[in-house]
Amino acid sequence: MPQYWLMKSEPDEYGWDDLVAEKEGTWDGVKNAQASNNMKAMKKGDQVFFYHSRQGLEVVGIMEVSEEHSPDVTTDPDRWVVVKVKPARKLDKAVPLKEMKQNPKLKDLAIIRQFRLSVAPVTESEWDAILEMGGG
DNA sequence: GCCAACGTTGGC
DNA sequence: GCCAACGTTGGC
Repeated sequence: MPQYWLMKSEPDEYGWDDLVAEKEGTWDGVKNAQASNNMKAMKKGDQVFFYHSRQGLEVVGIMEVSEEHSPDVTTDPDRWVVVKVKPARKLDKAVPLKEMKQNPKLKDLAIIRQFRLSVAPVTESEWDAILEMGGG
């Protein structure tokens, strides 16, 4: 049973298209204890929504954890970790934050309750609801 | 060990 | 570009 997650990135910095171009991306630079703990809990094969923050404000695609956590040499390797991810597929239709906020099934979604959390768990029912909004 | 100041994130 | 939310830092 894979677990579900959501990770945010500013498309200016690193967007969905950048991940697709790279084929496998290293999710680095996360300097937040809660986000870091979530990354440590990720297992290979877990499914992750890619959310565009600042510009876009929408879930654009799904990626898969391809390598579990290792020290983040771009920040402080004693403190923070990276995971590696591969793009799985793009959603037929990007799901905007505005619509997620309007969906009662998503009222407890971690990124709505705590908007600054950049790596957050998603429950199976939340995952299904977002997938449905994104065209299956 | 408290808490004010400061820095960063991200929605608007 | 602004600023609210919130995490971190550092003076006491």
